[in-house]
Amino acid sequence: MANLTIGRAAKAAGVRIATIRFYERRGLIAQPRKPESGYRTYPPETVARIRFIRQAQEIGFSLKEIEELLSLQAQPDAACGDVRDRAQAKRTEVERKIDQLIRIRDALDELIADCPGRGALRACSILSALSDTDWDGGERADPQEKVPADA
Amino acid sequence: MANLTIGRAAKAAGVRIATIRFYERRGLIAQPRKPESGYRTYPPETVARIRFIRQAQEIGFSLKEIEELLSLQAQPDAACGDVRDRAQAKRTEVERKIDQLIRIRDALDELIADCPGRGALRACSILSALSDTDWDGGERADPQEKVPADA
DNA sequence: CTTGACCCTGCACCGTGGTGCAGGGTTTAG
DNA sequence: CTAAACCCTGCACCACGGTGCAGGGTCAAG
Repeated sequence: MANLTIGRAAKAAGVRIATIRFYERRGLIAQPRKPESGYRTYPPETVARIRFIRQAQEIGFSLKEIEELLSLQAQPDAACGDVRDRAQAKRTEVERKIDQLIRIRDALDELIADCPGRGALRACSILSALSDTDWDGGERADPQEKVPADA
Repeated sequence: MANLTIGRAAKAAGVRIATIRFYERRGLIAQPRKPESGYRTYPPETVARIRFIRQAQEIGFSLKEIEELLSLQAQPDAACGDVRDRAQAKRTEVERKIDQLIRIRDALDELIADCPGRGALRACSILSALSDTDWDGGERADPQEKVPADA
């Protein structure tokens, strides 16, 4: 009933028309063409989906990851254990990001607290908050090993 | 004393050699060439700086933003008020990211809790957790208006 | 001195997430 | 009917964050 043209859908979702078509190409949203005129028409759920994509992006998920998140939701309740595992992995990842961001925030708080009265701001705590932490508990690995075995 | 060649610095920081040169070009790290041989040599602080950059990136800061974070720390304590403002703005931004990530985490928790016993997983909470939320308190604006006034 | 590991510069290329434009067809208001 | 406003496809291009490669110089061990 209230199906939207791409222009209206774009306005409603806060994106550009080209972005919707791009998401369609990427498989993030379905292609519901009415081939009478060739015009795309979208149900309101598609707008919600696009908003979801945008919000997830703002938080730091890539389109690939968002595809995964969306597919969790669309799962045919068969591969439930599999789905749960993916959700759990994502959760762990998210938790880690939160922890690191909290560290940053606290470092910024310290910085802000130390700054205005004295006007000094010599020893910033930001660098140390990040670079002094033994994030993964050990040595750095090579970022990507080209020929790891048997070279 | 313990100055490193680019290769050792890269290994120590967990990045590629090309990445260090790239950061140098971007102005994220200084260029300390010993022009005798033309070889770069790095003090350990540079390794720390590179690790900082990587960590900040993982959290979702762009290189541009990281430049800002690093410049906060490097400020010559003159423009203190200005620095504090920038730190505060960044703090707000960070806090928002944290809030949104917490929402995601909680949505994922719900999802995970609802999933395994029954094997059902029909109504995923992720989509609603993001797309139903009135994030900015009102209507969507156009993403970028081309000729907003007087058209 | 030679060989191999390592370094140099510069330029081209990659994936990601779009954006813009040309060259058309459609739809709708006057 | 006509013009504006909207839609279509396809292709080129953009910024970002690197990566790879060619063509060369340097350094350390034997």
